[in-house]
Amino acid sequence: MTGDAMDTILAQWARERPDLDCAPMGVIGRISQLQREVFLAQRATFARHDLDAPSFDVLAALRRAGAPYQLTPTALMRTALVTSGAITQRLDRLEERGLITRGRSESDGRAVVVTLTDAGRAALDAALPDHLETEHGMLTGLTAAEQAQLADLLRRFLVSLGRTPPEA
Amino acid sequence: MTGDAMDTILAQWARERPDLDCAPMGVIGRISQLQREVFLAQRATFARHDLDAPSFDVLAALRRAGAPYQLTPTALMRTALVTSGAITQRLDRLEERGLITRGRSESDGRAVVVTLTDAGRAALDAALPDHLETEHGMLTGLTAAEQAQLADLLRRFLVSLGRTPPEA
DNA sequence: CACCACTACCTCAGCGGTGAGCTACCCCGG
DNA sequence: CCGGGGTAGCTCACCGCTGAGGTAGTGGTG
Repeated sequence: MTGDAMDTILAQWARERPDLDCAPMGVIGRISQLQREVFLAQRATFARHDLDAPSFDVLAALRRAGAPYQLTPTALMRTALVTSGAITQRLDRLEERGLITRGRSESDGRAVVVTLTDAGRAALDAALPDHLETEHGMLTGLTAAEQAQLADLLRRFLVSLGRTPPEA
Repeated sequence: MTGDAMDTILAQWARERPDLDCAPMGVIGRISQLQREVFLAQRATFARHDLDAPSFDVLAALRRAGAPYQLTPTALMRTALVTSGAITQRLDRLEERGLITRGRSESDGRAVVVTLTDAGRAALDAALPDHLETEHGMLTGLTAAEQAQLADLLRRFLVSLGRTPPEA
């Protein structure tokens, strides 16, 4: 019977507050813990490519968008789920390193067009396989069926929270 | 066919980099997204009780430990998974508000003993049911069977990462 | 019993994010 | 064609955490 840290916590609550049903923690607490493991593993991977998670996040969004690899800060803000101030900061760092460029939009005087440079695309394409290998490696403890089942349950969970994607 | 944000991202990668197997993102990306939803929901709950997540985390650890509700900063550091500096800061805030007290250990001159005050215990016991209700509410979109299955898969995942609890 | 590797806790500079607020610009209605 | 609500992006003060480093105390060893 190998338990995890959450089993310990649940046992403590069962002893101290037997009147409360702490079962939800079994799901939610574990998600928080796993996210931390994911974060640490990814950070180590990104560091090998002179990147950090926020930078990778932006570069990947631009790369995913396809040629000509352009998005506005607002679009980046929506996919990254951070505030506009955070995106400004990220773009400052990436522009400084020559991985992206900022230009004003021709059709909308307020908008900025962020473009992935060749160097930026090269940096992302170099890091991406390693990143995927890291994620793949983390999942090797689960069977393919378990992985699929887990992905499915997590999607159901997200959808049930009303987090539908922002229209194609 | 309701998809989530991750389905959109996976479709983009499939178009731009059909040579790569991005399936692992289906699990890991969703965990990150869910953690963010959890964080936001919990923050709103804690705010209703004049608390924030780091404070609740410490108070809950002390409460869980059982009477006399005492732990060292090192023990708190291990359960909270943050650095010692972060714990020092958290304890400063909680001590300021009279929710915990700090005293020196009698048996070990280096150690500090953190004790939950009556006010601290009252604050936690007031927030805890609301906190559980929030978590319960987030999960209502999944059936009881799905919740159990999800908790089980997440535990397997954590255990497979070698994150066994730090010995009773 | 003096030494020393180890542990507990605190300090502090730096980092990335938030949230409020600003300016510039868009565009609809009167 | 002008006014005004809405949007895009940036600025800035603040916040919590990290990671490196410092001090004090512990306990085994020769």
